[in-house]
Amino acid sequence: MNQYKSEFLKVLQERGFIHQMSNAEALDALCAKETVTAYIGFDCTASSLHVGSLVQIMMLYWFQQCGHRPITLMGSGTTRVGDPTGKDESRKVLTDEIIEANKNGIKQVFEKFLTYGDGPQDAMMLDNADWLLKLNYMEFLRDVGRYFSVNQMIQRDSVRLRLEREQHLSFLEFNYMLLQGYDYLEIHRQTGCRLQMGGSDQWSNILSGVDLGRRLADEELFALTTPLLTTASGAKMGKTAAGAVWLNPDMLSPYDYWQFWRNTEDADVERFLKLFTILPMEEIARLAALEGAGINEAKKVLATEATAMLHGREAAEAAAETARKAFEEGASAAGLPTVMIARSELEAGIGVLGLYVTAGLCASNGETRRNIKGGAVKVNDKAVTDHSATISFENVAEDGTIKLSLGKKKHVLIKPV
RNA sequence: GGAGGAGUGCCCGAGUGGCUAAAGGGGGCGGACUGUAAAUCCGCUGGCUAUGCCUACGUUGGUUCGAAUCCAACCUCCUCCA
Repeated sequence: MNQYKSEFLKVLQERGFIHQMSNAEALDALCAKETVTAYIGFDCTASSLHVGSLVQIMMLYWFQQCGHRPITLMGSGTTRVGDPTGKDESRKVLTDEIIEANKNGIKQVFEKFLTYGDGPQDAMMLDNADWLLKLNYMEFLRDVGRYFSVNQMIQRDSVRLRLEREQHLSFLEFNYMLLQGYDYLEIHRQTGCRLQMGGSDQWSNILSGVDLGRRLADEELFALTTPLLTTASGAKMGKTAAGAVWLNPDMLSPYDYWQFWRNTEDADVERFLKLFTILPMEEIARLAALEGAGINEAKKVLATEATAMLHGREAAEAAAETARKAFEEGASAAGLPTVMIARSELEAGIGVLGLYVTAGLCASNGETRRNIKGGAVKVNDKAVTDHSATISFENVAEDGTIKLSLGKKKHVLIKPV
């Protein structure tokens, strides 16, 4: 194991953030010596980031904690072009308005992890639209394109694999590394940034910027990537029943976010504690040593700590308490996701089928029907067997809500208003 | 520009005139077992005002009693040649 001198790389190393690095010794020396500026780029393809980006965000968090200056780059310029990676699906073109809205949605998350401001260690936010949209093709080719060797570009994994498999690679995609490389150069010029980080799939794109820095700015820039995150059983991180695990609370409630972490596979607990919580390493070692059912203890800590990072301590504790009541006492706990419903509708009586759809537990009446057949539907903890059953005021429990369950884990409260 | 090939449900992939809401697998959901885990086993996996109706095999038309399957045009993608 390498022994790093800088606090930042030490932390990254022991927590498992590092996949690849360019010139580790020099980067280590730089981080140990002075306040370094680093950036990570994020695309604006959705109105919220999801857990897939969390490793990157945590890395920026540690970067700042270690006394450096992080930059979050919003890729609204590159998003406008549209990332052509998907091979047979022509991505829908996002309008400027949507991109702008997405950008604003994504921004909120960074503020939970980073401190922005004008101080030397305060985080900055940039947007590559500010320079990319102004690019002139001829100038760009002449000033930047000349330094890119096609011979080298086709050696890069991202390109080579596509060529070897005889898969289509459009010129637009081929240019992507030029744009991202140019971003790095531009950011370096504007801020003195010396390090770009990202997921392992970004490695070659980052290196393009490193090359450009050496050629055009006569400066050594650095690259650092994180491992691609999958669960121990090989699935991609970030998908649940309801879809992606979003970071914005209006897209995924803190309770559901807590549940996501609570359901971590045994084999992933230690790795996730290191990556997604800021607990001291000794504490993580203690939790990781738990065995059998004791691992549940570690999972609860993971869930609460990870949720606290994103949604705040209070929301995390509340989610933990709600879960405790719902799962360990079997009680209908206030704090479960709640759906409001008009009093008048309830007075008239609502069919179970539709109610489950309204509550967001099922996608269609047919799906509810199937779930009833499978014995998964419970209202106020009583199994429903008749799909023509209607729910009305009689079903409102003492606490003023109706508890709908789907399976053992998913519960929603219906509240008349 | 020329020749050839391909487009099927969330994904992969079978299907070449009725038995096809479409094999099989993956994924997902539910159940059993457990520890709100993994692995394993079982069931489900288009919609609806539901013994019926509607939508669906790239798009639009056509042939036929009947089309994912045949024909035409178009769109998109791939391969090879120039």
